[in-house]
Amino acid sequence: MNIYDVSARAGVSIATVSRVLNGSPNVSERTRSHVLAVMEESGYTPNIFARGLGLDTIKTVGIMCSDSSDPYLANAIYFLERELRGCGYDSVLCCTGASLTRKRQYFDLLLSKRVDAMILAGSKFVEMNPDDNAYLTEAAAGIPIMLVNGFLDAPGIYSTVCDDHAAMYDTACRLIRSGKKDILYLYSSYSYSGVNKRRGYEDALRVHGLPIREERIRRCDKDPGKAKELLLSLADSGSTFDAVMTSDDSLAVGAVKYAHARGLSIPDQLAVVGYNNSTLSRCTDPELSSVDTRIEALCTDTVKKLMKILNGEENVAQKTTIPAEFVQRQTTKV
Amino acid sequence: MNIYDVSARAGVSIATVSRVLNGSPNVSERTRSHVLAVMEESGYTPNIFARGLGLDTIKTVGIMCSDSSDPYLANAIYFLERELRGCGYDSVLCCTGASLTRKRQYFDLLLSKRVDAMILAGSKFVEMNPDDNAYLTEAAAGIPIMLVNGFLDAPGIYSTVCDDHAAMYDTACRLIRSGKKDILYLYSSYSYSGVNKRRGYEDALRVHGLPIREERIRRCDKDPGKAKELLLSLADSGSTFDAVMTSDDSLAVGAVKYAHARGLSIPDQLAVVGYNNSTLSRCTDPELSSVDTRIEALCTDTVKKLMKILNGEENVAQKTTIPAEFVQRQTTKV
DNA sequence: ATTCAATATGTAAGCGCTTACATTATCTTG
DNA sequence: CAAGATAATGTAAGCGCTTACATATTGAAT
Repeated sequence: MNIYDVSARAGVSIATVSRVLNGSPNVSERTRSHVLAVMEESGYTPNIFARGLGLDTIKTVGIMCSDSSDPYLANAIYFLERELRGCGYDSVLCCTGASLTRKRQYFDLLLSKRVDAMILAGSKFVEMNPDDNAYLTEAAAGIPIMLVNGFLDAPGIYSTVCDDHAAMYDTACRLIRSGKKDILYLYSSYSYSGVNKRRGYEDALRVHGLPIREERIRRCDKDPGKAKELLLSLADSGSTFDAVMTSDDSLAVGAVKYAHARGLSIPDQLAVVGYNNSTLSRCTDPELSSVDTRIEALCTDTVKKLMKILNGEENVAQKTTIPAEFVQRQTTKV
Repeated sequence: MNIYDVSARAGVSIATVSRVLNGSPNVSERTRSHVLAVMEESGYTPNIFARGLGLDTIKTVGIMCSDSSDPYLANAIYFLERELRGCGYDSVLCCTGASLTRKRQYFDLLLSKRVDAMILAGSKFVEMNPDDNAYLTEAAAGIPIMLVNGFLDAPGIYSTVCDDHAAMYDTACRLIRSGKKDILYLYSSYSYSGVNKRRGYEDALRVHGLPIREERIRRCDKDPGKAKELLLSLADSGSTFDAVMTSDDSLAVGAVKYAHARGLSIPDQLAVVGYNNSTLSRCTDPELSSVDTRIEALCTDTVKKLMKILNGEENVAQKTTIPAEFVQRQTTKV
């Protein structure tokens, strides 16, 4: 069943059929409804390939993320997909894992599918070494590249980020105001947002005249068990701390477990703050205070900007910053 | 840059270029490497649409899931995507939410993209009312429909499911063997797998001569807070129970919170078992015993079967059942 | 050398659609 | 009601690729 069949059955030319397909105004109401009826009863669906061949756009954007089973990114995928679909766009998903070469490979793969744009979700796509981002800046010459929670200053690359610096700064200030002095910071990886988070933490300490101690800034895999172990060994080796800030809820979960293991009262003896405000934050006892990084807002903003770009609008903001929100639950004092 | 440019630069016909593109054996090694070199240096990438037009296959399968932010489905997406890509297939994702009409709508949308197959992840796609599945059985006439953790007996529809009945039966038996007599069952929704889970639970009680009491089988939203509230109110209204089985880890998390709230010791006074063995199961204190529903195995099996089908192999199993695995942690006695 | 098979390459006809341009039908207006 | 403007429809030329079939080249066997 193709456009010829429909045109034959409807007794019009294929051009007319194509016109009703594309909502052209130059079709009389009579013909339009007739053709539509024929399409309906014959169960016709246009062939996307033939269409793409002619149109040179496929109403599809590629989404890349490092790992869709990370709850944060899983949410991002969900929201992006929802928003795109709302605008009549499909999404093709690629999960790259950590490897840089795989990132590139998948990126090229999506490009070769002639997607209309590319959305990279998560800060893992912007490398510390500028050379490693060349493939992005090159691609941006052809189609818009949208970064969700990552930033790269290059033409054709647009970013929507959460204000991690302010969020961490604010969080640390809250802890200090509530009387905490020895704040540990656990992070899982270094990236665009990672750098900002750390700076926020350090700036807050500095402003309050507290010392910044290297041994209080520790890397740890995103795993509650690992975080707990790390804290136990830190405590055993004589470190003292009365609060733990984290770059991810899963680390904060580990901190709560550590407190339980050592019989520390939360938040009095140990305050804990998560990050991303994921489902995990409501699974511990007491429930985690966390920083909501507004992933939904990031995603809607990203798609909104993308649509403007695809519609040829000028002056689309190259970078949008969205404020985070501290969510007070039970692991911090007010 | 298209196939004509390449053929001109390489001094061969477009047919030859196309042949090396498709790895046809009928090309001399000399020409092949020469053409490849030309492609490389001119940065040529074949146009997927033109290709699809000719080939009538796009090496793409549609994946539908109800909600990618559910950790279970997020994992499924990840594994499916990974396996498909390994076989040279792309995936187009659609998250439908709960609504049946949206399911249908998105389904048709993907169909119209001429995907080579459709994978439906999660048991929410098979409706209790057979009429509501007509759109699936119809579509199955055209392309293979793969169900991950759902079952529908119709030609062209293939299923890979976890043995939920056995899993629940086994879990209940373990609890009974460890001395539990009053086992509550919390489930979040009814579906193909939901029915089997419940039967497993009931059969185990029956075999051990324990009464099946309606008030011990309760529905609850997938939310720790809700589950905790429900249990509190049940306890307050005089229900007694010494173990809680669940259809999802998030409900089990709520049960642990309930135990904490009432000062019950786990697992002695209250045993708790999760389901799906998600990250949540390692976030509580004590950590959740849970049923691993082998989502990775389900996904790899699904894709493996799909490839067979797409390669025209006969006798592909219409239904594959994969055993679950009980994971003993801290909320149950051995 | 001659013939035939096997191998390599080229030619050209689609695949189903969009759209510029040509043509025809319909409406205005003096 | 003729003639020009406008709206509706049709014609046909691509879009970039695959592939059946035709043709040319090579090699082996005689």
